[in-house]
Amino acid sequence: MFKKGQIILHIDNYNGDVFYLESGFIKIYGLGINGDERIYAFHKPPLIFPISYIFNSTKKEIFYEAINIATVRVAKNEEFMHFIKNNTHALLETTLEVVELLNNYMARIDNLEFGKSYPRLIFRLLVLAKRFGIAKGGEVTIELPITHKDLANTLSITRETTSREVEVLIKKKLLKWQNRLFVIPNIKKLEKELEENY
Amino acid sequence: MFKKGQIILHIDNYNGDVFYLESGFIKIYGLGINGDERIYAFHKPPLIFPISYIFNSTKKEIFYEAINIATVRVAKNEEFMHFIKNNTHALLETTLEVVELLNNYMARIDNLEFGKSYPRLIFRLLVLAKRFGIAKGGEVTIELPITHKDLANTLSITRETTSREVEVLIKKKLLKWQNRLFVIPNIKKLEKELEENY
DNA sequence: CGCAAATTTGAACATCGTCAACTCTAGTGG
DNA sequence: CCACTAGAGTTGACGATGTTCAAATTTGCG
Repeated sequence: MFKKGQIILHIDNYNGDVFYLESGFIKIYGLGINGDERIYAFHKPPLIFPISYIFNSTKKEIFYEAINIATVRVAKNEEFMHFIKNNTHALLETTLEVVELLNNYMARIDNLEFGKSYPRLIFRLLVLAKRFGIAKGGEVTIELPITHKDLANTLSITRETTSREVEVLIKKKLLKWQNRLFVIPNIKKLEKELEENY
Repeated sequence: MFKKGQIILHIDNYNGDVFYLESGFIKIYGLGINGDERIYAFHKPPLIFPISYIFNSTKKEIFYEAINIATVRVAKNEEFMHFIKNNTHALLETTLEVVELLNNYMARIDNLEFGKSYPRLIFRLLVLAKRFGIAKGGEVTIELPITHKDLANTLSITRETTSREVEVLIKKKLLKWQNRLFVIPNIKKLEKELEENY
């Protein structure tokens, strides 16, 4: 059980254990030279982590942090490895999860390859809607407790620019910001906005 | 056997086969709305592809193109799946390869999160040096036949800007451009340049 | 209620993209 | 082997875009 903002693991205190996210949201990030957060991804269950450390010993410094209250289950590395090596089905499932991560990261790359901040923001919102969205009466609520700051970090633009561009979307009624969650009134219209401002 | 510039596979002609890259270099990319290339990665052997299609049926349009003469071996999807499902060792090896791809993509994200083009270029060169570099007499040659245009596409900056920034590095004697290959005379100095221009 | 963090806003400035013209190079065909 | 051509790379001027910095405002939570 981890509280909001608590670091679940980072390389300094990592002993090889395998974590399963059971509830809550986490963010995965590294640090830039200036100490700025470089966010790789947000996740909800199910998730096995830290994949790179479990399967090969990358030295890359990565932090796994709880965004809100999160619960995780922990297994010893040897137990996990022994289990999947003797259970093809579980290994295949694990592989599929890794492939899913890969797809996420490809979407992240797509995202960052947008030259301008406005389409970059829209694309990000659409991806988040697909991954964390709950549809209700035509609207889609992105059920991820994300701050503008985190959003800015994932887009690699500044907080200020994010704020300005979000404002534009809200004024165009293509986005709402309710209870600290983003709500997309009409996905189709937002997709159209992306194409027109590519 | 594929010639330079030849498309090895894209979604329209894909039938589920599993490809192994045996020799040569390939680039993996998608297309932006304007038809611009969005490069995900460059690869040399060994490589199994297309991972996302093999393990789950993503509809994402991806192209695999030979950069120079490349040879690939092809297996039927069912054969491959049958093989790895009955050979834990092979499945584990495959998983490790996917994890390696994941690490590559994380580095790509790191890369694109640099706000300015100059450090972004330097970081990219350092990553390429790690993946494709051959050390010889203190120098490291990036043995990947990459054009400025491709480099620009992976960095999501324009050809022109790439050209200008490469010029800066060459004038500072931190980089050489020989026989269409990049050569880094001194990795440490280049790393230092990155830190100073973060 | 009150602090700390998050968000907004404005103005000046730096950076990168765009466009257009030009040069260089690799690969082609005679 | 040479001439030709398309693609790759260079350069300069200018405008679009985003960052930076500073200051005000709002929000979350103890």
